Amino acid sequence: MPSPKRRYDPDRRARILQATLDVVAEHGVAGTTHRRVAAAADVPLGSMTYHFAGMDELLTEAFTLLADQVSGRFTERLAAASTLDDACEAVVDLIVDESWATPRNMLLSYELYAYAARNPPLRGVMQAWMEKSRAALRQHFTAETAKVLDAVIEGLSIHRSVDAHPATREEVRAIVRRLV
Amino acid sequence: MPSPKRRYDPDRRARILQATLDVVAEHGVAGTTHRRVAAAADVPLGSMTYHFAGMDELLTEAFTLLADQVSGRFTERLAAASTLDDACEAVVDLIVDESWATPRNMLLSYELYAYAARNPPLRGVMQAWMEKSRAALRQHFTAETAKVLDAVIEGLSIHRSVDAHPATREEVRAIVRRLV
DNA sequence: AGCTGTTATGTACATATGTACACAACAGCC
DNA sequence: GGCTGTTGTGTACATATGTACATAACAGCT
Repeated sequence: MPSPKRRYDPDRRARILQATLDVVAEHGVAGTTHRRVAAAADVPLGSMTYHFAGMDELLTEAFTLLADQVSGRFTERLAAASTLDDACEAVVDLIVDESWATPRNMLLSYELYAYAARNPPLRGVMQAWMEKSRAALRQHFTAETAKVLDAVIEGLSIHRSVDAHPATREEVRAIVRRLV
Repeated sequence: MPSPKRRYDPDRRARILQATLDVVAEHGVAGTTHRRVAAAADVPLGSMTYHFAGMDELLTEAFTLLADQVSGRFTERLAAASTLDDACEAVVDLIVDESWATPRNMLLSYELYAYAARNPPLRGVMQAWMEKSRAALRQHFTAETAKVLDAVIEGLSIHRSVDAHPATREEVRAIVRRLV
C-alpha cells in the first residue's frame, strides 16, 4: 500500500459550492437543481454526485461557506474600528452599505434561515455565526449592547430591503447613537 | 342570460390556502407540491388547478393570507394596550410570547421573505404589512421609536429562534424600556 | 321529468429531477 | 512501453411533478 495521496481537487469542489450560492441567489432553494448548479459551475453533471452525496450535503456545505464568508467580513469591518465613534460608523455601514447588505446577501440569508430550520447541522452553523458577530461587537460595546445592536442590525437590514423608502444613513446613525 | 350566480365555494379555496401554509411550514416552499397540498386539504388533485392557475398563484395567495392574519394579530395585541407601560409589555409579548413568535410563524416568515424577493406582488404585501405594524406602534410611540421598535421586534424574534439560550423576558423588557 | 350551463374530479402525459453506475482518463510506478 | 488504482464523466432510468382536459356531478329552470 503505497503513499495514499488522496488528491481530489478542492478547487472544483469550491467552485461548485460558489456556483450553488449563485444559483440559490437567483432561483431560490426551491429552484436549485444539480443541473443548474453544474451549468453555473461549468462542470459536468456527474461531478455533482461525485463530489457531494446529495442535494442536502451540497446545500449544507454551501450555506456553511456563506456563513463563514459573511461573518468573516462582518468581523473584519468591526476590527478595523479603533475608537467608539469608528465602531458606531462601522455598525452603520453594516446596515446601509450597499456592498455589505446587498440584495444578494439578504436573499441568501432568508434562504438560509428557512433551510436551517429543517437542517440541524445548519442550526449549529447559524448559532456560531451569531455568536461570532456578538463577539466582534463586544470588542467595542458591552455584552448587553452587543446583543441589542446585533438584533438591530438584523432587523434594520431586513426592513431596509423591504421598505420602499429605506431609512437614510443619517437616520440609521441616529438610531445607533441612541443605543450605545 | 339568466342570473349569473357564479357561486363556486370559497370555503374550499380557503381550506386549500390554509393547507398550503401547513405544507410550507412542514416542507418549505421547496417541498411544496400540488399533491401534498391536496392531501393536506383533503381535496382531489384536480381541485388545485381548478381553483388556482398555478403554483405561483397558490403561494402568492397563501402568503398574502399569512401576512393578513399575522399583522392582524399584531395590531390587535397593540390596540389592547392603553397606557405606555401596557404598550411596552405588548411589545415584549410580541417578541417572547410562545403563542405569537411560534416556530411555525418564524419559519413561514423566512419562507415568505425568500419567496417575496422574487415575486413583485408579494413585495407589495410585505410593504403593506410593515407599514401596518408601524402604524400600530405609532398609536403608542413616536414615529421614530416605532421604526426602531419594529426593527428590534424583527431582529430579536429571529435571534431568539436561533439562539440556544434565548434572552429571557426580563432581558427583553430591559431592552424595550431602554428604547422608548 | 328533461335540458343547460356551471362546478368539480379523475386521469393521462410531457417534462424535470435525483441518483447510480459502467466506463474513460490519467497519474504514478515497474 | 505496460500495469494498477484513483479520479472524473456521460448517460440511462425510475420517479415526482405541473398541468391540461375529457368527463362527471349537479343546480337551476321549464
